Amino acid sequence: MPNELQPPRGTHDLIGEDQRRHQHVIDTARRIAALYGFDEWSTPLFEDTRVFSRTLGETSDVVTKEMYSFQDRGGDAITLRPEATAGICRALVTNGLTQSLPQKVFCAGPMFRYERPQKGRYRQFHQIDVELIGSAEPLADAEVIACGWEILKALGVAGDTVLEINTLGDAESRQDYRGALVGYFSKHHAALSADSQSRLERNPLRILDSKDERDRTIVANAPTIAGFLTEPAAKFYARLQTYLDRFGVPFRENPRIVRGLDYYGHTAFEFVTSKLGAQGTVMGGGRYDGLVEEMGGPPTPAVGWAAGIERLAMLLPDPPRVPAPVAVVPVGEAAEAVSLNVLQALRHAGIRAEIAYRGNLRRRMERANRIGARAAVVIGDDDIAEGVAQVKDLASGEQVAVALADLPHRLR
RNA sequence: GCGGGCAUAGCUCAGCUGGUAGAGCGCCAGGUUGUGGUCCUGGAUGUCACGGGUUCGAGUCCCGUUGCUCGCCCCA
Repeated sequence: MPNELQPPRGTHDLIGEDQRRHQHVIDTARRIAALYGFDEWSTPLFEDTRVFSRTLGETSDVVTKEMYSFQDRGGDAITLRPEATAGICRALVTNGLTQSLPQKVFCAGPMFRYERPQKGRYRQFHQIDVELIGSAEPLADAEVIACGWEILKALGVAGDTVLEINTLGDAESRQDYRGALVGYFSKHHAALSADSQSRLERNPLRILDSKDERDRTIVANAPTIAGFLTEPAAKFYARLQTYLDRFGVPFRENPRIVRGLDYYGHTAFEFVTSKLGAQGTVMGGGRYDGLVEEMGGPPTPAVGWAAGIERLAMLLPDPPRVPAPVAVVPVGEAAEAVSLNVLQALRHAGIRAEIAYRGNLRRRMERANRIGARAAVVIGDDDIAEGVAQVKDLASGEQVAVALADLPHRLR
């Protein structure tokens, strides 16, 4: 469109089928999360910048380059939420709910990240989110994952999706492993890609999920965390797998799944599809026992996941259908008054019903067809005299006279 | 922030080595002033993304810009 008015980069309008797909994802997730005992929370779309920067580290790229941050008119530093978890943890603390654990939270809505759009990746995007705060047991991890799996199944996308799990261990395991990795990659420094050479300085774990071919062969022989797990950490991971089996969630281990920040530990997982190119993660999460404390609350264990609604929406096997309406078609001005009564009676009976605002019979029938009506209720003067309407099935073309009072019942 | 591809009607696209813009679908009207879908006939619609350059002449070639798209970086 050669127009000066365009939506900002990375934003998009949800209209028609796009909106129906989007809404179907939310409705399905909300319904299933409720079965698992999760309550829906709505937290602000923007927060004090510190809600996010405090837990991310002031200097990381994420904070300096990829958040939508600004000063409001009162001079406060504000950030549009880039994810749901931090705001939920803030709400947990400010509402005193650390006294009422565990809390099981479902959340859905827009998130904002200032980054380059790609397939299924936008600047304003939408997520569904599940957090279980206040349990340190691996059963909690398994339940959170099982809930996600059931949502993917209900959406019809589970067939192309596989759950990959890993453990990041506890703090001691992680520290030992990190040291071993730095030692290993330092020996291969010259053979690493330039990106990974700088990762070695900043965030060595990230080398493990590098997409570079040269890195991959080196990574393949790198030590895994398995050899560095403390006994409690190894036991936690083993119990998680047992519980996943009991919940009937298939999985495979992927020791290359990592997390960048220190408050993550133990469980890390991703549901991955091969159908979205480079952006294959459709749902991801893990355990973040350190986050609530960094937010200023008491030490509180927690586990959760988030999933991008846009990605799930484009994977839906079939577009959600609009319920077919009934079209009320008056013939002549006198019939309009009766038709409006019929129209409202149908709506009050829970039937989606529409009336064209103008046009002769033919145009109104065309209109009825175009909006996908399943039936047309044609009402003319002679019908009114007999107290009936002509109900035409628009699929079969059959038409029968129905008493006006019976219409809601007959069209249900 | 970096790299590749793309940009023509509401949509999907055609337009050869430069010669003043096309199709299908959709839309509007008629065939049918009380019956839609299929069919027939007619009609409207474009700053060829934007700006500059080369040329007698640019949708077409060159440069720049913007947007879209795929990927990299990043991924809370």
